[in-house]
Amino acid sequence: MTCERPEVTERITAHGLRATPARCRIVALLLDTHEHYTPEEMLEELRRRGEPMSIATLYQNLAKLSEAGVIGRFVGPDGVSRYDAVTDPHHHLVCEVCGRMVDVRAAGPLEAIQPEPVFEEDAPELARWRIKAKKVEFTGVCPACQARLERASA
Amino acid sequence: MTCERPEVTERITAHGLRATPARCRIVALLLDTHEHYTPEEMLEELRRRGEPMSIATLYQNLAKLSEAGVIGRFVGPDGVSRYDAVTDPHHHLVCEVCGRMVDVRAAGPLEAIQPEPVFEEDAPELARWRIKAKKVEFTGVCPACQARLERASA
DNA sequence: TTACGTGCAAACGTTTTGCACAAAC
DNA sequence: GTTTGTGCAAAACGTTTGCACGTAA
Repeated sequence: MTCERPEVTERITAHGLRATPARCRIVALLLDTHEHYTPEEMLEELRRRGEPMSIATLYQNLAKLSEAGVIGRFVGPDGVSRYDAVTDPHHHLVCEVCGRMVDVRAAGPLEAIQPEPVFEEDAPELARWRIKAKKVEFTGVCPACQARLERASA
Repeated sequence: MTCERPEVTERITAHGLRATPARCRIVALLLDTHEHYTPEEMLEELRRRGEPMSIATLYQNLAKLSEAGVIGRFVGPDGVSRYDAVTDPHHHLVCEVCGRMVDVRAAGPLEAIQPEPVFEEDAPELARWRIKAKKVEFTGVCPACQARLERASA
């Protein structure tokens, strides 16, 4: 079985997984929307697309796809899992008002991990770790919520 | 009701909350250990200290204390909530082998948020946000696990 | 024919809630 | 006496698993 779209098929098989119908729909959805979906949201979006899927199948395939590196998995500040198709190194902007999450692509390659200025006493401990990845999460207020708040207080 | 220890009482009341027995025990535990406990771990530690607590009380007070800013709440990469008493700006080192989490204090004040190098096209979007906090999570292998892995492969 | 993917339902662990009682303001 | 905190039990929630069936290698 292959997806209707070659780039989706290739993306899955390139990581050693079979391009099954469920996986194709999941990856296509993430590629099309560039969203950070929770499993529940994906279920609803897939239903809306006329591609309904069992919740068990969704979870099973999200696990496989993220373990294989086809899609990215992370846990939002609210504690629920989210998935995206962005494999480029990027940071997250999280709106503390509406919860929206937006990507900001990092300028450098993932391997060139930017050092953080740390306390002198903690530097030796940091040096003893083998650091593989750095994830930055900015929290603040998104443009839309800033406007809404200003309007409300006016 | 006040805690036995004045600094614990003060820390709670300073944020507008009553210093009840349950809250005193929670805050004292976090101050004493500097750990990043999950609710389950805290429950066990409190039991060990001879200060058992109902799980409902624990969750209710963790929510109140973290909302009030007395303690910090965050969600680990595994998706479970963790709490600490460290209010200084700091980053997290997460061991991908054993899951241990260690603090590395930031060198600068929380307000002086270090900029991250981002893609030129994304810079305008970032500029429109009102950024309030930056959280960095380093993922890698802790010293202990490095040693264990080397021993295993030798 | 053997392994893998899918879907239903049940199980699981974590977190929240309804309620009764006790304590503090 | 009204508000607030505590604890038990039950519920809700997100996630995982067991099993039967269908599909692909």
